[in-house]
Formats: sequence, C-alpha cells, structure tokens
Amino acid sequence: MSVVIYNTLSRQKETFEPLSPNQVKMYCCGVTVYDYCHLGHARSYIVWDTVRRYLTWRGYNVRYVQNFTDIDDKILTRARKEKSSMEAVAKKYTAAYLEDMARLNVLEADEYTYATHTIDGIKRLIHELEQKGYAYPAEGDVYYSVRKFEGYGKLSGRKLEDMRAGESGRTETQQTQIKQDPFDFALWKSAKLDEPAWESPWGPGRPGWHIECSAMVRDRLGDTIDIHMGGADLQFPHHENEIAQSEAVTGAPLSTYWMHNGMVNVEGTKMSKSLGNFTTIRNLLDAPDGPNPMAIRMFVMQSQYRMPLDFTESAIAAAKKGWATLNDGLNFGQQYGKNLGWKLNETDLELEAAAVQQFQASMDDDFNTPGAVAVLFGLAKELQRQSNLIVHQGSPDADLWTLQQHWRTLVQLAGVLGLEAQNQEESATDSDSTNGISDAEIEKLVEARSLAKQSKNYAESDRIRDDLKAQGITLIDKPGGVTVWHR
RNA sequence: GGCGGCAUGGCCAAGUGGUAAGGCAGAGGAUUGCAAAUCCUUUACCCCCAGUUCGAAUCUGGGUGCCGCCUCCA
Repeated sequence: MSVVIYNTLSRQKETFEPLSPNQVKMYCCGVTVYDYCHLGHARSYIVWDTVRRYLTWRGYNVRYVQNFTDIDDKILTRARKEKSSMEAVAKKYTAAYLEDMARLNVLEADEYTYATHTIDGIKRLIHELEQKGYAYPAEGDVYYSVRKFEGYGKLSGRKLEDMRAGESGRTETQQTQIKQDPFDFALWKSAKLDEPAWESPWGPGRPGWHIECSAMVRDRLGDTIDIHMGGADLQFPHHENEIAQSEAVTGAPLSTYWMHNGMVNVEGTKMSKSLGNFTTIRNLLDAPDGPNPMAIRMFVMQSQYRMPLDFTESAIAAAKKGWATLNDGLNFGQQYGKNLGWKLNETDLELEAAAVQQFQASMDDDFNTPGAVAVLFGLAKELQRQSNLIVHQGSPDADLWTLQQHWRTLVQLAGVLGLEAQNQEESATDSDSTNGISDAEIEKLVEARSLAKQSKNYAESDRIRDDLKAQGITLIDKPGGVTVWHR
C-alpha cells in the first residue's frame, strides 16, 4: 500500500512516487507579510503541516521549504499607512505568522526563504529567461511573454484564448499599456520614487511576485521537486506562472505533484482580506470564550482538504466539543496510568493494529483526515467509557494491557495529525497553586453537603456543589450515598 | 463567456458499484433528590430526470442550485 495524492496537474489521484526513494522535497507557498493571518491561512498551513507529518510518519525523509513574500505593493501600502518601512512591516508580520502557527502546533519549516534574500537568484533567473527569449524589458520593467511558453495553462487547465483578460477587474492599466500581451506578467518592476529598490541590469527595481518562488525552489531544492502546494486560489495565475518561469529555464518539470487546499468560506463566500470577511487566528483564539488551538485543528481535520470549509460559530462549537472528547482520551494515561500500574515510558508496546491500519488506509487515500479522525474518536470514546467506569466503580472492565494499548495508539495517531493534549499535570499543578482551596477543605465541604442531603436540605447541598463547580471541582454522586470529586 | 469543483440525516462530514463511517445537536431509557458525567437505544427515499447494471449515493447523459478561478489572494 502506498500513499495516493490528488495531483492538480493530472486532475486525478496518483500513487505517490518521490524522485529519490524515501526522499520528499516539498515547497509550500507562504504568506505575504502585510497583516495578521486569518483562518484561511490557518487551514492551509495546518493541512500542509499534516501532509508533512504524515509522510514523515510513513517513513519518508521530508524536506519542507516555505517562503515569506516580503516584497510587495501591499506591504508598501501598509508601511506608508503605519509610517513605517517595508522591512519593518514584513518583520512584524513574519513574527506574527510564526507565533500563530506555533500556537496551532504547525511545525516550523526546515527552511524559510525570503524574497529579499533571493534577489540574486531572481535576477539570474530573469536573465536566463531573457536570453532564452521568454522575457522582454519594457520601460524599466521586465515581462514574461506568456505565449512563448508552450505549456502555459496546463496546471489550471485553461487556454489563453478562453480567458477574458481583466475579468476580475484588477488589471493595472499602466502595465496593460506597456505589456505586449495582456496575459504577460511582470518579472521585474522598475522602482518608483521612495520605494525600496535593488540594482539590476534593467535598472533599479524589485522582483514581481511569481518569480521569487521559482528562484527559491531552484536555489533550495533543485530543478524538480516532489510536491508543490498552496491554496487553490494560487493555482492561477501564481503556480501557472511559476511553471512557465521555471520550466522555460530548466526544461524539467518544476514539481511532480501539485496540491491545492480548498478555501475557507464565510456564509458561502471565500474568506479573504480584500472582502474584509476574515477572522484572524489570534482574534479567534484570544476571544473570551475562544477555542483551544487544537479545536481549530479539529475543525480543519474534519473536512477533506480540497473541499471548501465553512467557518461558522456552530462549526467551531462542535469542534470544541469534539476536541474535549479527544483531549480526555489523550490525557487518560496521565490521569489513570499511574494508578493502573502503567509504566508510561514503555515505548515498545505494540499499537492496536486495526486502528493503525484503518487510520493509514484513510490517510493514504489523499490524506482523508475525516476518516482518520473517526478512528481517533473510536479510541477516545472507549477510553472515555473506561474512565467513567474507573470513576464510578473504581476499576475499568478492560484488561490493563488493552487499555494501555488503546491509549498509546490514540496518542500516537493523534500526534500524526498534530493533535496533542495540553500537559494535564502542568495545568493541574497550576490550579493547585493558584486555586486556594485545599483537598482537606474540599473534603469538608463534601461532607457538609452529604449531611445536607441526608436531611433533604437540597438547596444547601446544591449551593455547595455549585460553589465547588465554580472552582473547577466536579462532584460525582455514586450509588450508596458516596460522593467522589475531582478537579 | 471560458475553465474547474461541489450537492449525503437538524448542522458538519466520510464513503466512488453490493444496499449509508464519524463529530455536533436532538429524542427515549438506565442512573440521580435534582444534576453532571457515563452507558444503552434511536433519527437518511444519498438535489431532480433518464440510462447502463443482477445490483448505483457511487458509472453515463441531461437538468437545477451553489462555490472557486480568469493577473490581490492561503
């Protein structure tokens, strides 16, 4: 069995075969750093993080490179607005990106690249394109002559004659007049007054958007990589243009597989900065009753990465609840393992084969995370049941070995999806120290409540229970008038 | 106008030829003084029409609706 990937290039699922056995070179189109990231970005990078984690778990040696676009009109506009510099704005939002992603448990790339650090490679590439007749200078700009590249449109499946230039209403009129063809795009833009600029054979200026990715991939990973990924909205023109640039120069395919994630929608339409219908990651997480970052991962994992994903209050609420169940399961070992006599560091325990097999079958099929998450829930619900038995009856009804295996399997597989529990012991200690109430005091209150119950003074007994609840202590009445509690 | 995608229970969402995973919510029951938690049970003519097939949510054709892209985009 091998991994199957939906390749945008062929519009079908293909068996994954890396160029060199067990080596995977991945390049992910990163963000333009002019603002905080929103949920659309969160989805995208959580998805690619998961692909990377899964391939790694499957035994591939993955090299993951991602860029930051730190030269761009939007950054400049932002810098003017904030009376700052392009560099400062880019720095600020690059840092913010890294913070947000760390919270979402997105692993750092093996290498991050920056447009500003790739100027030489960019200039080299443009020069080669010029020599090979694919690029032409015009009034200090340099443009790519799209009609010279035979395969233009092969990724997005479109023909130049079918497209309406300027359909989206965003064409820059100035450029339109300079370009030989409306579909030609800028490789190099001449600098206007008080704009950051780099020296070049075509005069001072800065690179166009698409060229940086071509240059970075070539510099860091080589002429052909295994997987190139990004948002579905990058398919055209960005990735199409990358292909045109890279392949015209190298004569080799830029990437064997192209993967695109579906958009995050708000009330049926795409979340985007220009529409203003976005929620930033930090706003969502930092809201008073905001979700745990892992709940966001759950939210993303519960739909297939190529499908649109609707962001709604109720979807987040459902993900929060779902995460709570999973989190309980993940904490089972910390909570009960010691009492059950587990050795927690025992790692040579075999995982539960059926669950692993089902998980892998789902994930192998173009990263079917909803199927994989269902496996996680199967394990978590069983642990939840056992946990309830322990609390109410004092012991589980499964043998300890099986329980430990369940738990280890859950932790391991959830980890492959980047779903990790908070360290419960830590938070428990936290609440011990910050929460003034001691065990003895709780016992006293529980005792008082039992007496109140016996005399049928339920108002009093409920008051005590509510008070304790407010302090994070849950009471459980068991048959026979016994009450147990836990924080 | 062109290209692509999607339509599955109250909401979300897997399933791509053998008669519907999972999550959230709901209902009934067990338990409880009432709760909480948990357990058990339970809710689907798979957008419409036609076709292929012994058999289709799944394939084919035709509708209808929604979404994305056509040089800001994750």
